[in-house]
Amino acid sequence: MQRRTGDLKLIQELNRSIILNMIREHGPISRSEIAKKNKISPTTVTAAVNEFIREGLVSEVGTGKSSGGRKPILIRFNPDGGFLISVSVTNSAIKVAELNLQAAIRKKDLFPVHDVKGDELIEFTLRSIEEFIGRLSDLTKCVGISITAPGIVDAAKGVIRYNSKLDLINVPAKTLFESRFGLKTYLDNDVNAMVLAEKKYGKSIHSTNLVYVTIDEGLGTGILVNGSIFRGHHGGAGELGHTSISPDGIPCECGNNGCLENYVHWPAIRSKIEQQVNIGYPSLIRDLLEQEQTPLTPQMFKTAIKQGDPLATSIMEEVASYLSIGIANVINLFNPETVILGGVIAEDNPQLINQIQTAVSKRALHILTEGLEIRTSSFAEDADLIGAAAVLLQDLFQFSLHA
Amino acid sequence: MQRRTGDLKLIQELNRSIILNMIREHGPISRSEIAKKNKISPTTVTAAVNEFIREGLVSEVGTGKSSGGRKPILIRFNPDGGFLISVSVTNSAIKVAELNLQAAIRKKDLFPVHDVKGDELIEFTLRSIEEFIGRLSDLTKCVGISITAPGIVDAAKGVIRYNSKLDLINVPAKTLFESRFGLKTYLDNDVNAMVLAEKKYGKSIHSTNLVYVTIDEGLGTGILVNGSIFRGHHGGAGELGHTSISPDGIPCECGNNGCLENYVHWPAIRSKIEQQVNIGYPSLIRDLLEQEQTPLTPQMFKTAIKQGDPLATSIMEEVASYLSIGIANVINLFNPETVILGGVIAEDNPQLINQIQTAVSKRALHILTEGLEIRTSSFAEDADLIGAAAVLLQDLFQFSLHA
DNA sequence: ATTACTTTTTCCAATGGATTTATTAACTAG
DNA sequence: CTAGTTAATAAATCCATTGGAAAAAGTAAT
Repeated sequence: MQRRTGDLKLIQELNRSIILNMIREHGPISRSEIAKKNKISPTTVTAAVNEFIREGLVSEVGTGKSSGGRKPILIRFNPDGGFLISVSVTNSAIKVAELNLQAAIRKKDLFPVHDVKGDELIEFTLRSIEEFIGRLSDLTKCVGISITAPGIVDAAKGVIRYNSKLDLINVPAKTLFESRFGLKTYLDNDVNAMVLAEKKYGKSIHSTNLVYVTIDEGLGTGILVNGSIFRGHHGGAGELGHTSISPDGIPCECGNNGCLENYVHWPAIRSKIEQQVNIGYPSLIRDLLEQEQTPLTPQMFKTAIKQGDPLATSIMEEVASYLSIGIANVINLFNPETVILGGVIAEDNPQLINQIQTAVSKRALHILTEGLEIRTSSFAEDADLIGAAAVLLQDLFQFSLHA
Repeated sequence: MQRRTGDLKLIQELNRSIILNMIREHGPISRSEIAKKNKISPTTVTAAVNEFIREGLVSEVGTGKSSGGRKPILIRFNPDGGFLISVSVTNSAIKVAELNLQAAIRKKDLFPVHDVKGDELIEFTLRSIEEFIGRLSDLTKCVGISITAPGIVDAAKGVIRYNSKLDLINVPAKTLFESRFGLKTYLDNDVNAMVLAEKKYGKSIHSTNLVYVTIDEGLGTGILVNGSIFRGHHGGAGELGHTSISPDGIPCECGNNGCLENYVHWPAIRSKIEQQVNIGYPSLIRDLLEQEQTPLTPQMFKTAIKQGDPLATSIMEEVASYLSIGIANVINLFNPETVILGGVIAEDNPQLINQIQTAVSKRALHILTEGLEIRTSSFAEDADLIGAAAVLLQDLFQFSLHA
């Protein structure tokens, strides 16, 4: 990341980025209004807008209300003036999709994976994308590929540093994909991408400090600081799952005691349920297990909560109580505007969210909980793909002094 | 904070800031080397440097080594080409000092306060500065005043939001000082200022993610993210003292249980010592108290530790153990390059630092502790004044797209 | 309908930064 | 002492923004 120096090209890029973002975020809007709102001369706006029209990025869409003179010509952003390809690597499938420049999904494909790991998985991903791209008519308007993956990711270098489940260690994904497809490629951690999507295209457009927590097989965290993904020194920031909430709590394989993750992730919940069911505790879940003869799923747990099952409810309350300690700690440290809860355990689980909201407001500093929102994610199953798009589009549209 | 638009003035400011910072951080350096290293044309560098010489910001200082042609003329930053006034509001005194443009203290005065609070304290501070300024010969080269205060501070608006001990609530300090002295005034929280000073003028020049923890009457925290002070949404970020380390721990007046602060601040340490001394536990501290007939001081505690006193050592170990949980949590969340420990309890207390280092390396994720440094602060008692200077100088020298 | 006034958009010359291309200055090596 | 090299400056050129004028397209009142 080299710092740019000032020249005419730089001021043009800066101004065009301001103008385009104005149209994207506040369009339809007239040339003269853009000029007034940003204190840029009308001449400059005209030149920039006409260039955008030539490139197909924006279009004129009729006229606005006159305030006593010539009617303004309204300009709007053209989200289908280009597209990008989002790729999400998960434990169960490779998801590939085409999205427009507003992160709306146009086409989507799922390539299930079964026990494919390491280099094989990467090769499978490349072939999946190849197949997907093969069905597209025209690649000239493709602005790039964006990949998200779980685990520790070096976004700047485009390398997947570490993912034990998928057996990925130091995979130079960015280089690999760029040489294969000749398209600019981005890579980021899945939760990082999702939290950025919440700011850019979700319910938190006006927030700049967000914390995103997912509860699944593990506890994932993404943090937005001043509107940008916060990575820390090694890209390892946001390990909320391994913050300790109890000095002599459950020993974790990381070496610490009382790591939050071990109290709230699905394996912990499952084993608690199974333990109680095994010793004969009467519960709706026991009935479900006997009926269906399938292994216990998070879905069953959530169904039981909704139906007021005492066992499920009490376990949920315990999870909420632990989680609230960790979330209150994050709030006291980061002072975010919003905390977003995602992942199978939290999604479609209003009782859990409720419990957390009340517990957190007791534990976190009251100055910091004023106006604080704790809610579920804006996007359901497509959060990862929209997140990937957000990462690419942020780079595409946001002016930066770094080259 | 309005975003700037691109014009000729902007590119000049950007380039001059790059050139001046090059001289500040890598000087003495020749014009041609600046041009090469930053890919700015020699003509531009010459024009900028000559302007700086005219302003007295830099000087030519002889010639460098020739590599086969004309010898380069070396340019160095002129730290005494201007000065600023730092003010630190503490519980015991108003500290006022004159510092040069490299944050070196030139003159310093202490104005002790006894039971002066609220508006009276502000008035006392203003008069103290007036007295200090009265003794200065020439104010034309003064670039501004920078104030640090403990408590919750809105740096952008220049308002002291809340400080219960000094009875300061919503004091518009910036406006107050600017109208009184006609000098551009800055305001920030004391620990925020100190952590910035560590990066700008201390041992962490090359770090961009720092955490600074002070242990005194309370637990203060300052966080540097990507080289800038991290404030969060309300400016309330970094409340490490109120993160919980134990679900059912000591109840805190903030409403939470197990707040770290209550385990490690001086009042907690003092009451533990007194408790043991009162029940007759033999200790060096008991002897000191009987000899001097004065109340217990942190200094006595540290002396006892150094002399291997078992009571002091065991209490210190307990404090280190609790503190390590909190610090490990911060490391897992922020992934900093360095953690700095300050305040009376940590300064000049190598045993404590040692204990914390080993405990943290066990508790924090090992990927994140690789290369991590835990150390004491670079500046002793003047950390607050140098910090204030760092805040002002950062604004003076660092180019920003925000006006 | 006509006229006076507004607002939006565009054209054009002027501005003022940076860069490019000489030119001068100052030194090294043979 | 001369050829070659590097550093610093000067003059000419480049180019994105700007401000003012002009054109385009309206409104409102006579």
